[in-house]
Amino acid sequence: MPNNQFKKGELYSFMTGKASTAIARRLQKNFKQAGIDITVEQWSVLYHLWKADGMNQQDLCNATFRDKPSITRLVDNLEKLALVKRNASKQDRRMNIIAITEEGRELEEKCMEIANTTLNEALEGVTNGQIEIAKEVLQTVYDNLK
Amino acid sequence: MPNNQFKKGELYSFMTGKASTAIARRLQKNFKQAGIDITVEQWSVLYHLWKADGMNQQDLCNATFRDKPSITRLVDNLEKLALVKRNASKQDRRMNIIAITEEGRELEEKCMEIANTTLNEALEGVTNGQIEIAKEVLQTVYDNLK
DNA sequence: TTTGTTTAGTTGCATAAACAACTGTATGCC
DNA sequence: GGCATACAGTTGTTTATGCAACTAAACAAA
Repeated sequence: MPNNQFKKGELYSFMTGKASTAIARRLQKNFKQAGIDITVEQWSVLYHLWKADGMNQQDLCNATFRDKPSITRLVDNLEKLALVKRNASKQDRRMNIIAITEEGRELEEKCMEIANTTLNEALEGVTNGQIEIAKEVLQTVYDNLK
Repeated sequence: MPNNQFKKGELYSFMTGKASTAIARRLQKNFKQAGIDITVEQWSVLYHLWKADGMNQQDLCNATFRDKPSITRLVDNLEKLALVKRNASKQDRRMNIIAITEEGRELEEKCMEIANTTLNEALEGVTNGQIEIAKEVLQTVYDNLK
């Protein structure tokens, strides 16, 4: 049991997600300062759509690790902001295909720049090698629990 | 600028805290299954009090990375559950010294066992060396942003 | 003393989350 | 076809969260 050796107390930062909470808040603040009026939750949905436009809501649930009602409401709000649009699928009429609008697309570059800046603030003093390992760990955790 | 080299897309898991969200949910579920009726938020407060009883609410804010109203309400609820007790400080009458009750103390062992089990589920396949590095990274992020 | 500032904690309000129950569509089996 | 089941998405309710405004005590300067 290799994982039983490290001390309980030290593991706290893993469990509570202090670090990721901190990043999310900083990102929120930086968006606001840049005059971009979206929440980090909305950003996380847009992020996936920028990568792969045309996902359905269930895909977004899986990608963002959120439940269906949350995605329904996030998409509601993004639609109100005219950043995405629901299109009924012709193959399967149960599904909504979520498409980025022109306005949504225009936010991409600026948002990504802010995200990168935020990340650089957060990761100051961390080497690329350490980041690689941390990413692997987080990915494994995610895979183990999903 | 060593941190500008890694690719944007790969950094997503850092920003959204998917992994820590996943751990928190699994922990919640495991508490529930064990018949322990506390939330992970409540657990995170208890965790710090088990380590160092007699913190005030501001200390708990810093330790848990939550704001004052959140701690006020978490302590309200923990008091209702009779797991902690507010004692007015005699040195500084603005402060509440939060003390673990007998009942709160009794939960410690079982909760820690569940937390460890959850963590072992989450970290299956991850080596101690990797965990050490991930912890360092998270701590640095936290320190950079706080 | 008194006046202003900082700090600890609380309350109110608007928003978001988790969970369960629901609608409507698709799929599989007889 | 007819029926049961599974799946995509929505709605409702309860509870938690974030932000701002507030109270009260401590501290500091005059």
